[in-house]
Amino acid sequence: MTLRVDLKSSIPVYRQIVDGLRILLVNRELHPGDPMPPVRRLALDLGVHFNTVAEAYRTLAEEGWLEIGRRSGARVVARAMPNRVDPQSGEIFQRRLQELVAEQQSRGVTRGKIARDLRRIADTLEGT
Amino acid sequence: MTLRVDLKSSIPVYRQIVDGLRILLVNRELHPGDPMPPVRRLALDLGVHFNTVAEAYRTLAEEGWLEIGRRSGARVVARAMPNRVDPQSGEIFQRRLQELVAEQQSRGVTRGKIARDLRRIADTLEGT
DNA sequence: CACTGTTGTATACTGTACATGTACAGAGTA
DNA sequence: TACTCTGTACATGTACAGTATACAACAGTG
Repeated sequence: MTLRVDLKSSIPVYRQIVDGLRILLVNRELHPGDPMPPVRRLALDLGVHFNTVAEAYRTLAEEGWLEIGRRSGARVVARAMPNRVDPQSGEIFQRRLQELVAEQQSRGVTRGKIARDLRRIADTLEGT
Repeated sequence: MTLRVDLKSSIPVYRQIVDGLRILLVNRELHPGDPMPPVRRLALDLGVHFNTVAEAYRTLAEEGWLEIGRRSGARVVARAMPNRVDPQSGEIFQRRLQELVAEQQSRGVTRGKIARDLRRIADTLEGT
């Protein structure tokens, strides 16, 4: 499983795990039915406490991605995409994009390179 | 000055201020030479403590966007874009983009709409 | 059935960072 | 000098992330 965690980041580790796993889930690199590694195992791989991983699993379970059983462990679920979309989320997304772009510009990255990066992601989204 | 803060967000307020101001600075909606509002005034507008704004000003001063004097207040600076770009920042940017995109998909936003949003930002970047 | 091992859960504790309250220091101006 | 407006410094309260530890549920095995 391709997943990393940066302990020095200001972003909480459990949310880094959620974000990383969500990418794999959305892209179907983790298939419905697949068992997730036990919290203790993944925690060992990442170098964090297993309760931190457990918190991430619970968050993803609330989002409908995982199903967690006592002994059976966590398992990827066949998840229906929500058909009710929060109208606010679009604006927040735009805003976050602007913030990220401004940060890159502030670091000296050219507008052209940033635009290319954005289009690359857009292409992979529609290339499937 | 168009700037908002969400006190309920998990993102620290002082960083929300930094991110919001950086957008205005990068887009030259705040011009070099312009005086920034005093920390107490901006704090009042946003509904936070003035030390929180002061922290944001200091962060932007470290980035080279602002110049702060005791009595003169904070002022926008004519800033040369750094010609040394941290090579890691590109990968981190890509990663963050993927995380944001996955989050939108998880909320049920279609790939098409996300791709359009990304291209829109890319276009405005190169349209200048 | 009892035992054992593996799973996630619950709760208390500790450290750190955010936001604030308050006092201060520097720099203009009357 | 006295006054006022600026940002700064530092102590305090609080919330939360991460951990330690004990526990509960369940499957397999003798």
